[in-house]
Amino acid sequence: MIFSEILIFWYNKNKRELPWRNTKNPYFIWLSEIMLQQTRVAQGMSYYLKFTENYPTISHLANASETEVLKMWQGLGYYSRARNLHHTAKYISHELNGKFPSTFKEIIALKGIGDYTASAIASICFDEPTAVVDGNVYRVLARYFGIETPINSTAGIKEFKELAQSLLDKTQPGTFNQAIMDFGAIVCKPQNPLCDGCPFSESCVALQRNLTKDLPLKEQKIKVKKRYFNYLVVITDDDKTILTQRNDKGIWQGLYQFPLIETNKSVNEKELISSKEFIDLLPEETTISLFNPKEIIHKLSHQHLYTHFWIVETSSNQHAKILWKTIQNFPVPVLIANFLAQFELKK
DNA sequence: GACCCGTGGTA
DNA sequence: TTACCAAGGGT
Repeated sequence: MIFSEILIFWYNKNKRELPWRNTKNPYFIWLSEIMLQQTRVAQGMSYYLKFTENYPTISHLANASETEVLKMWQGLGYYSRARNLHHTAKYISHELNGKFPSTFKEIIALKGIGDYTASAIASICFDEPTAVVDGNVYRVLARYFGIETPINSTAGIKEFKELAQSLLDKTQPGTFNQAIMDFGAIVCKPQNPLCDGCPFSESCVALQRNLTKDLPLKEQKIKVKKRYFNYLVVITDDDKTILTQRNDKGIWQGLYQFPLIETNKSVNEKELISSKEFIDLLPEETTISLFNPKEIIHKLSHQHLYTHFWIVETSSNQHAKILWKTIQNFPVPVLIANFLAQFELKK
C-alpha cells in the first residue's frame, strides 16, 4: 500500500471526533483552524464552542465589536489571531457579500490566513488538492523519510511542502490532510511516539536508524528577554480605577491593563513613587502598598515579565473612570486576570 | 530572513 | 526547574 492509503486506513479507524469534523462549512473550518494555530485541541475546544454559539455565522462575528471579540478570545493567547479573524469577518461580510472564497488563491489572500490555513480550508471545504504542512506534518515526514533539513529553514519549508503535496491523495485531500495531522498528534507524537503497532513501522527511516528522538531537526531559537512591570491598581473612594488599552505594537495589542510603569530592574516603593510616570498619573496624595511581595514571573514565548502589582488608594483621580465592578467586561491578559482573581479573594 | 506574538501541558 | 512545543502568521 502507498503512503496515503496506509494513512487514511489508520485515520478511518482512529480519528478523533471533533465538533468541526462533520462539516464543510468554511466559517466553522476557518474558525477552528485559526484557534488551533500553535494551540492544542484541548485548549481551544471550549473557545470554539463559545464562539460558534455566540457567533453562529460570519455575519454575527462581523457585527460584534473588536473588544467583544477579544473578550471572548481572552486566555487563548496570540491575540492578533482574534483581531485578524474579526477583520476578515467584516471584510467577507461587507465586501464579499458574506460568501467565503472558495479557492486556495483567494483564501490565502485573507488577513490572518497563511499557507497552512488556506490549504486546510481549501481542501476540507472545497476539495482542492492542497497539502497542509503543520507541526505534525513536519514531524511525521521528517521521521518517516529520515529528512534532516531543519523544518524552520527556507529550504526545509519548501522541501516539506513539496513532499506533502506529492503524497497527497488528490481524490480526498481534506481527509488526507486531517489524517496526517491526527496521526502526528496521536501516534507520531513529539515525545514517546507509539512506534509499537505503528502502521508505518516497517518502512519508517527514523525508527530503523533510531533517529526518532532527533527528528525533526530545528534551527536554534532566540533567547528570552526579561522585563520589569509595575502595575498601578488605583482604587478611589467611589470604587473607580484606571484601565488603559494597549494600542502600540508588541504583546497584548488591543487588551486592557492597569497603568503600567516599566523599569529596567525591580524597583521598590520609594523609587516607584518618585518616578515621573507615577507623579504624572497620580499627583495627589495616595496610600500605596505592594500586593505581591514576591514578584510574579509571567512567562511568554519570548519574554519573562517580572511583575509587581501596587495597590494605590486615593480619594479621587481625574483618570479613574472605570467602575471597579465593570472590570470583568474588558479583555485583559491572563497576567491581569490572575491578579484580579487573587485580589477579589483577599478583599 | 529574522524576529515577534500567549498560554498551558509534558517530561 | 528548564526546555520543548502545540492544526502558524505578520512584519
